[in-house]
Amino acid sequence: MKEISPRAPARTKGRVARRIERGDVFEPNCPSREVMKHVTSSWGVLVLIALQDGTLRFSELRRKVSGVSERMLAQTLQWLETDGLVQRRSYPVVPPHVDYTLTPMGEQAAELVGNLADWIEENVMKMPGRAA
Amino acid sequence: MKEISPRAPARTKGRVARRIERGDVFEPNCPSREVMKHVTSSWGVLVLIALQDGTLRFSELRRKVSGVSERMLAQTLQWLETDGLVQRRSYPVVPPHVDYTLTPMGEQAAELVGNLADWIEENVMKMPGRAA
DNA sequence: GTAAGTACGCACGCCGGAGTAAGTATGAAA
DNA sequence: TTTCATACTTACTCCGGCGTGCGTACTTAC
Repeated sequence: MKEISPRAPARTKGRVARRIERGDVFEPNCPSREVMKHVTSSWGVLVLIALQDGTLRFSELRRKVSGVSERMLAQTLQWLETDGLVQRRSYPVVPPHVDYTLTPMGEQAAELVGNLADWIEENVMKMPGRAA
Repeated sequence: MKEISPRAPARTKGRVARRIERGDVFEPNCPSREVMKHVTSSWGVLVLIALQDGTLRFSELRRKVSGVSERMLAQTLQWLETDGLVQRRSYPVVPPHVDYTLTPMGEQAAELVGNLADWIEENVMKMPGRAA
C-alpha cells in the first residue's frame, strides 16, 4: 500500500493543492479516494447531515432521508461505519433495535459536507440555467 | 417506541440540517442535487482544486489531473461551466486555444471541496481498515 | 390467521459514469 | 507529403451505483 508520506506528520501543507504536485489526491489507489466516494455519495451526504442532530435508528433515518431505499441506506451506513465515521450499536431486544451515531471524526466530516451542501443550496439560484 | 439513547440537542442551527425538515436537500428534483453531483464527482473535485492555482488550458489540466480521460475532462468542464463555477474562454487562433478559470463562485466551491479533501487526506490514516 | 413493524441480506436488472479509440479542422514543422 | 499539436466530439463498451422485490426471525395488534 502506498503511504502518503512515510512518517512526515505533514504540518507544512494544509492545502490539498500542494499535494497535487506530489500526486497524492490523484493517485487512483489512494485510500482517500474511497473515503471521498463514501462521504460525497448522494446518500452519504444526507446521512451525515441527518445524524448531526443526534443518534437515529435505521427506520428513523429512512424516514428522515426520504427517498432512500433500504438497500442503499444499509450499504451507506456500512461504508461510513467501516470508515469510522458512524458508530453502530445494536441491542439484542425482541424487536431488533439498532441505532447510529456520528463518531468525533464523523462530526468533523459532517460539518464539512454540511458547509458544502449549505453553500450550494444558498447559491444554486444564482447559477445560470437553473432558474430561480 | 421508547428512546433508548438520549438525543444531544445540536446547537448548530442555520445549518442544512435545518432544511432537512423543510425537505430541501432531500427533494430529489432539487437542483442542488445536480450541482452537488458535479462538484463532488471524482474529476470535479480534482478540476476545481487544480484551477485554484490559476487559469489553465485543456491540455494543461489533462497533465495536472493525471489519469483523467479527454472525454471525462471535457464533460466535467462543461458541467462546471453550466453551473457557473468555471469560465471558459476560447481564442480563435490557428491551433485551438482554450483556457479555463474559476469564477468567484467557483473559487468558493473549490475552497469548500478543498477543505473536505484536505480533511480526508489528513485523517484517512486514522481510519480503521485503511493503512496502519 | 393475517397484517404490520424492525433491520437488514440477496438476486435481478436498469442506467449513467467512465475508459478507449477514432474522427474533425487547420496551420506549422519535418 | 506526412506528421504533429490542440481541443474537442462521437461511438462503443464495461462496470458499479441504485431501486425493486422477496425472504428472514420475532413479536404485537387486529
